[in-house]
Amino acid sequence: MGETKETSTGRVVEQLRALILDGELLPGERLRQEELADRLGASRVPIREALRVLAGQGLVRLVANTGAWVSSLTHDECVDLYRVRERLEPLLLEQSLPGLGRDELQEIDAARRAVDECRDVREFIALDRHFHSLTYQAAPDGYIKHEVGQLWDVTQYYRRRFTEMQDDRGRALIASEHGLLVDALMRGDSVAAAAVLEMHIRRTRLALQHAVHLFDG
Amino acid sequence: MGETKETSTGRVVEQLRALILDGELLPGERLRQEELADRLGASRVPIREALRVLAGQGLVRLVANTGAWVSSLTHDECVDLYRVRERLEPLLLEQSLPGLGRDELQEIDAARRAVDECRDVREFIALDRHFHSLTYQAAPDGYIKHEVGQLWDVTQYYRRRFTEMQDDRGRALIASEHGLLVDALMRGDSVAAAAVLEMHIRRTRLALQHAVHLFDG
DNA sequence: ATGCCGGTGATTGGATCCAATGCAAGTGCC
DNA sequence: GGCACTTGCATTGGATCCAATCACCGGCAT
Repeated sequence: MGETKETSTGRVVEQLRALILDGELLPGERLRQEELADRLGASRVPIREALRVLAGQGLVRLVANTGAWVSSLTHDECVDLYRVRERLEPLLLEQSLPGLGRDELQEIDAARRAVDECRDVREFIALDRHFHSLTYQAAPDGYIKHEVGQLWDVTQYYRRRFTEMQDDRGRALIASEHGLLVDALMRGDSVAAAAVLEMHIRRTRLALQHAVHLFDG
Repeated sequence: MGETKETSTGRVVEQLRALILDGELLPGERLRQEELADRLGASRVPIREALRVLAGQGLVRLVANTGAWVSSLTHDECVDLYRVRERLEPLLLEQSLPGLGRDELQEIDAARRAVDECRDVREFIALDRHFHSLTYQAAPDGYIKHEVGQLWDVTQYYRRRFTEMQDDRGRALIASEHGLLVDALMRGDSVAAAAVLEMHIRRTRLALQHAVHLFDG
């Protein structure tokens, strides 16, 4: 039951997504079809389909007959996305928690420690995402998990920028919240876990609301 | 400032979406590219792009090298979508309420009456959606409004099926909830409005959870 | 100088053509 | 008779070609 043979469009989607998430393509950057076709070794047809897919995911902005750009967010849009995360991620966590066993919980705690100890911004972004993903891993694949993934995707660039500005106090707060979250998970206390997670995202949103300077416009 | 000249892909997306929402294309139905190209008067290229877009919106299921089908939902998936609606729509309503003026509120109340009086299933679905859309109209266009629209889209077929099974008691409950919602809106009471709306969706979800027979599987 | 206008090149959008994949029917073998 | 295999066809995927659109630039008039 090996992989269903991947389509070229699918590969292009993954490659472009990776380039955007890694920050090699920055918000506002123009995406020319022919240039991408060269770079990714495909013709323009799968490129165009991929751009449409990524536009649907919010990573790319398409203007008819004109072109494609890497999406950028306004301050308000980004804050809005965090409000959505505040509401969806606790729900996802509740769906995941009952399925987390001893081994998964150990893995989660290890990931938490890795986040704590990390001082590099790019690595922090990856480790933090990995940590939260692990807490969601036992939730069924479906709309919510998919949507949460997209929310992380479209905000990734700004999370990185925001993390760059973070001081020790901010990092300490994150460490505390992650600690409380893991504790709740280990006790199987879904109410507490959801509450801590909502607070965690909410506090980040409020901090973000003061960081207007990260956004152009 | 006339319409930006629409692209062919865009038109196909709209036409296919309409066909699905109107129930002319049913969940599980196969979508053949050439057939659609004939029917909609375009070549296969914009059809393929449109199918990718609709797949991203969850209205179509694509399998590589095999084909496209109108999406169908399992019972669990549908219930999950309602849980998301429970969390997102109150948020959207809160964003809209402050922008609703006298005229809009009158229009909303008129729409509410129209829903109350309607006895035809297809018309009910349209009127109910129109009513709720009006309550959201003053919210800024953005991720949340867009996402909520998609949630209504992908559940449309099942809402219709569910409505068909509804008895007078169910209709009366909806009328009561809509009435309380409009009252809260008119008083500018966003807390009450959000609470009523959440209850409204939640109650529908619970009723839906007992309606397993609407789903194949 | 500034703002409007038209032409030209770069870029996107769509159609056709060809290749690749998968499914189904039919055949042979056990 | 049932099952695996093969062959052919329907359908999807990708590349190239051509048309349509837009942005940029220079010229002209005010």
